[in-house]
Amino acid sequence: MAEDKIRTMDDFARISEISRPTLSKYFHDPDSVRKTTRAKIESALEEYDYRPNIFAINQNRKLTKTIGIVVPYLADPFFSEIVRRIECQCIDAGYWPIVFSAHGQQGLENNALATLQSLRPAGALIAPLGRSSDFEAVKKFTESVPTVVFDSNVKVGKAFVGSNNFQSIPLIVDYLCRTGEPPCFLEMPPINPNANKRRDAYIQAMEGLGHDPKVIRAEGTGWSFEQIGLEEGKRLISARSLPSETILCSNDRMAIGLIAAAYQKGLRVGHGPGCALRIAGHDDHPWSQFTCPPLTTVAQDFNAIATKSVETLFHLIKDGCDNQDRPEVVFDGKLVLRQSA
Amino acid sequence: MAEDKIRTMDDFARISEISRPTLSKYFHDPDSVRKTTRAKIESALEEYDYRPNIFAINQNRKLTKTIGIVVPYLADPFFSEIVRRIECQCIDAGYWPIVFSAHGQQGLENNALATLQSLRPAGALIAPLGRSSDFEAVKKFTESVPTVVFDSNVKVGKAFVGSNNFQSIPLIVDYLCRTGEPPCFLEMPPINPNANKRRDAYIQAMEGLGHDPKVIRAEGTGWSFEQIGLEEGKRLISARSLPSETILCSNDRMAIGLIAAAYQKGLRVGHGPGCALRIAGHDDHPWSQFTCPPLTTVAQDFNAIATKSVETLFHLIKDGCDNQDRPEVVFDGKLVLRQSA
DNA sequence: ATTAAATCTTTACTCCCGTAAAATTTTCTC
DNA sequence: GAGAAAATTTTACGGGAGTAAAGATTTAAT
Repeated sequence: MAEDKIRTMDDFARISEISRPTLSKYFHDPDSVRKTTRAKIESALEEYDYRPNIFAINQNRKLTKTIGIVVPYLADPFFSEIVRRIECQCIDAGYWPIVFSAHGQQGLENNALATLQSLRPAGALIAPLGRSSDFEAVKKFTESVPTVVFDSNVKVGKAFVGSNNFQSIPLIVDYLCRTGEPPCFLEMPPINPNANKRRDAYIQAMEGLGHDPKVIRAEGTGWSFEQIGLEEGKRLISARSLPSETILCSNDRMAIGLIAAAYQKGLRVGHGPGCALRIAGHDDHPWSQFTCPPLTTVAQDFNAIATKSVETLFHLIKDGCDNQDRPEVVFDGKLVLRQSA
Repeated sequence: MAEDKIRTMDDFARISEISRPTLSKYFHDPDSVRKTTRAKIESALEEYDYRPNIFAINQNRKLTKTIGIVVPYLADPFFSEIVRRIECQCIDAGYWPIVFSAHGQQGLENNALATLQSLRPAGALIAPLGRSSDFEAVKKFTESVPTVVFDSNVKVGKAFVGSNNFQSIPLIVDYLCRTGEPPCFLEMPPINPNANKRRDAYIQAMEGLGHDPKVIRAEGTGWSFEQIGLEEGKRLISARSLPSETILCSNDRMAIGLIAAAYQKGLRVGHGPGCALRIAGHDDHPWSQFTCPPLTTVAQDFNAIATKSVETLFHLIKDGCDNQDRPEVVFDGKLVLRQSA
């Protein structure tokens, strides 16, 4: 194995005895060359592990194989899980996923979009920050890159994939009303459209059932939802100002904080005898099953959202963005009954 | 604002009336040009928002401004938090951080390393999978890219930054022994060197205090530590085979699972009267403060680890890798006393 | 004002690969 | 085995910026 520094495709062409244009074709799509040629290339590849230079590849390609993924906050398990799935699917399809997190900051989101744009990606999957997004910047980005928006339905891009808040929230509201006192709603700070939709869906569902909706808006900013749930929860419990013993939180992370608040205030959570509060969430975050008690919630279909987003994007990349309508696909949630409510 | 398609640096040189090589210098380091020149460039930049093409930039640079970050599992909050900090620091220093997650899989780790290598990064910060890493592949990577290894001290790369398990574990063992029954140790699957070090540190600390160390190895593979802690915990509690009422877990995620197990089995956790178990963890994961009861643990210094890793890497990039010794910097943990133990 | 140093411009070459067109070879079909 | 179709090679150019060297200009120092 005389590995004499195979750095360029020309070098590799020499030792593999295949012309460079053919190699180029092969690396673009291994199936596009004759079987015997492919075998020759691959046997040479085993001996000398050459990889084309990504920068050089993309610099001169009309359509790169890069796919950008931009999320508002990667440390949120919802996004880390979604990203994980999206990434794997992109890799399987021969694309090169590259992940950016805005870390909750507009500046970083803009930065990520600008960087991504200069990468000339084949497409992008973005979950905008929402309220704190620089709308014009995001819009501008989506005008030059085929983009699927997911999770947070900011009205840009060529399609949206998310979850159906107007199905999932009524689902759990209905359950909670059937099994005990109608819930009040602990709302997260309205950082994105989901926050508002969930509140509206709650109100609608309660009214539909003939109950009086009671919304509590938690103060606080940023992405520390557990913290917000904890602080607000402790305050509400101390002040005895919870309008209902059943509390539906607009997401699991708030609920996790609220459960902690109840614990710290000595209130027992659950639907059994001797329980003072019922707490439910929304999303079925990865660690919602480990709260004490385990959290009753509505599961967002992570897999479906990831898969559909990727599929939609591939479709977009292939067929272009001819259609003027901006399809919105939303998935239903599934009730996950545990012990907290 | 006649934005006549400024696509290339040549275009931008024309409208800004600065020569292209000077522009190139500017984009590489804004401070490297005269103040008046810089002002001219930046005012032009405001009018025509031009950005150099990343691919073209990196293709022909000796040293790119790319920095690769590879972690074993991005959905683990420890890594998402560390990555967040590292990313921000790289950006501030004018580098382009690019994050890869192995998602727990050797194949993806190799893939990430190979991709990263073909990006010719200025340097890399990697936390190897550990046991399931392809050691030779990782080693080979580190031989061609200046690399700082963090968290998991796999013996490759030019430096290591992590936490001092032989300080942090004795710290909490000592606390637990002082305040109640000496702890047994619930060990996570030995996926990386940390797992083993923590166990060894526990044994050493217990022996130093004249106690009999008792190690329980949890079965299970993969990165679902909470799940492993929960299952194993339920099993141990049901079988009444916990060797001590005090349990030190090798990380917080296991502890979170174990607390859930105790809850589900009706055992009260804490150090107060009426508590059946004391549970402690290690790391101070972001959500350890929200468990019920809040988790007593040892905090790893996320900031210090991130900062030192980045600093070390920048140092390496600047001064080359002349020194033959492989410095290992470890940070002490701090006891975080909450209610669980 | 005079020099020296620092900075900028011009010119020209390089990086590694994409891609198009024409010429050649291989494979397939009947 | 002839002819057509498919794949490959040859040749050549281009992408967008890095970078080196030499000469011109500006700035700082004396």
